[in-house]
Amino acid sequence: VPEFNSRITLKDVAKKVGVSVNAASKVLNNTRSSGQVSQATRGLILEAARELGYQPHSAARSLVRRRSDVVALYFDRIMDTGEPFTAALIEGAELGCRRRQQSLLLYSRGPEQTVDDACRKLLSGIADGIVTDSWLDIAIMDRLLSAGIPVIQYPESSPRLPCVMVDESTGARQAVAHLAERGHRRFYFRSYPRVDTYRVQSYANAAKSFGIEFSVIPAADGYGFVSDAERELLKLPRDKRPTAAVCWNDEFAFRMVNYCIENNIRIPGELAIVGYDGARTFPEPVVKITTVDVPWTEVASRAVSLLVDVRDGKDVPMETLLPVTLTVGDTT
Amino acid sequence: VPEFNSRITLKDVAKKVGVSVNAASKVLNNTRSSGQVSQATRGLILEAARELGYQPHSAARSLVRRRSDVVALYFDRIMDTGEPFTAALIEGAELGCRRRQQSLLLYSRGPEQTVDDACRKLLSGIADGIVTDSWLDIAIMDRLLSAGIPVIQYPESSPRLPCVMVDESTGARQAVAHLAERGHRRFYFRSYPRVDTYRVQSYANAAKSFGIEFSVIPAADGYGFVSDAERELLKLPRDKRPTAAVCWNDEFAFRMVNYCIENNIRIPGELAIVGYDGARTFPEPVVKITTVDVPWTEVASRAVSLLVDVRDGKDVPMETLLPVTLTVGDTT
DNA sequence: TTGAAAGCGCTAACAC
DNA sequence: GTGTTAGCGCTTTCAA
Repeated sequence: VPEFNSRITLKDVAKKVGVSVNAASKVLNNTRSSGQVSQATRGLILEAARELGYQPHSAARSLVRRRSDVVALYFDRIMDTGEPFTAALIEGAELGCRRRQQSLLLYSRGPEQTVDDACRKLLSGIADGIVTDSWLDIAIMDRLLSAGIPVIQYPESSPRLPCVMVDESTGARQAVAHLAERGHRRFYFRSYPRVDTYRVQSYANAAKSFGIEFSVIPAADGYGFVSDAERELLKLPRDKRPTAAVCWNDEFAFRMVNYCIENNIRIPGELAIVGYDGARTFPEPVVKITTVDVPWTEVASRAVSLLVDVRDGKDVPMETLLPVTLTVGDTT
Repeated sequence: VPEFNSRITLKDVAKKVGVSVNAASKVLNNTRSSGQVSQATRGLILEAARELGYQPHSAARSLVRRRSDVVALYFDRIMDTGEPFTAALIEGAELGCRRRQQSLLLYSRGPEQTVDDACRKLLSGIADGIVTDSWLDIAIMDRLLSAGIPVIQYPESSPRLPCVMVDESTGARQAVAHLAERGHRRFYFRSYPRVDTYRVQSYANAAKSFGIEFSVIPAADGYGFVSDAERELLKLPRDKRPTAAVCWNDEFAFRMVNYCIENNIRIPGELAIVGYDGARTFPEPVVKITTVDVPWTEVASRAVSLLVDVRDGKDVPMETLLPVTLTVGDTT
């Protein structure tokens, strides 16, 4: 019957050796402040601890140390590990915690949880800090900020919090350079419903600097389906029609691939397609897309690392920029 | 500078109202043991807590309550969220925790961590219990068991621990029934390197009861690539050749699909293919496979729920069987 | 109805 | 070198 065997405490270890609790504590923590412990007793304590299978109790330790060595990865929505983006972030956060010897708390706010519930949990001291994305509810952000708990955000910069970003500007430039090299003079961006993103702007700038025509069309439904406006665009006469579709992300790109196949538009002959993210795929896709590869795993692990630094009182930059790379596939 | 504002404690609340700490505690926890608190003071305390934005400190509470309300999802290896299986489990565990008001700790043992490190962390009291899979290191299992910490495993039954399983037997039966209905009289199982799995046995039984020929071939490399033996099998004359390949999982199935396409084997005309898992895909695959759909998300969320029950002293069955369903795609 | 006191297991001042 | 002491913030007897 799973009744916890009564836990072995520091007191047990100390008693076994015949020393005070604090001697044991000092030895087992390698603390050298306030007096040393002799090598002899030191050895005894270490051995006793090992024999007894002593485990420091994390709650007791957190309480007195005033830190838990736990990092929270927080999603201010119901999380979907089916999104490659999310899956990569979780993996990265786990990796980051492992590197920095922290524990990872995964927390996602479901529809049944209020802003208040989230704050309650986030501020209960269960974690030393929080990694979260730029779509964090503003009320939550305010409360975290005023509580003074360390927070690192991604992937969009924020004036109020340190942020891990990816070098979208260079990514866009690389993609556009690649298109220009392939002879494209006109492309459009299949946007997320929002068109005022930094990504759009980056592409606009890149297009400009390469002297290429550029337009933006929001894809339908926020899932990258092809809208009527987009259909029209693709039916324009050859000299007005864009020759490349640059997409908000890989999902949008794959949908475009499907659309082209269904409508007998040759890829990349009639239309080149570029994605974004370098999302992991399953299964192996038939058509490998050209995409801007973003190290999302690294984004999260870096965020964790920065978080630990902040907690430990180190200075961290407000913006950490991670490089992206262009991966050329079959669609350009 | 992210210096924590000094936390608001129960004492602060009590002081503001002018009552004792314990009165505040009783009210805020709705504890009714050992005397009540008058409605008047009750209201005052509640209000003061709200005004001050009081948050109970989780470590302090865990310490005295002797439980943390944290559940650990433990992978005794480096976890790969790119595997749909793993991603689904994480999502399920998160869901389960949300339902049962627990926090989720995600912990994966990297190559740099010893068995001892893992036990240390798992037994530090940071979590009340552990959900983990059947491939847990035996030494770790022993130590968890002897420590008496609640553990729930999946997906294979264990004599020593409660386990959440899927009804592989019925799954196999459904798949084979489906094949038989389509006129297949001979199929083979593309196995994981291990061939002594319950899944293989289930298929063998199902084949037998439907009077169908059945053989097992381990796929290559543990990733479902086609082995030489398998190539030979597929080159047998029509009357000896299996007409269906039933696969260890969807990954194996998709590889088989690719192999068939490359080798001009018509699907399902010349070879039908059946997968296992109902893994989430990205992007949308061109060929939708017929597969045994396993509710992996539900497996994990159920495991969490059982874990909480065990911790709370409730009795749980040693085996919890979750149903699977056959999803028919284009490959049969 | 309320409060004082003990203590969860641990760490870190300080005194011996 | 070593032990004593005082908490960390909270819950829970027990006495008033």
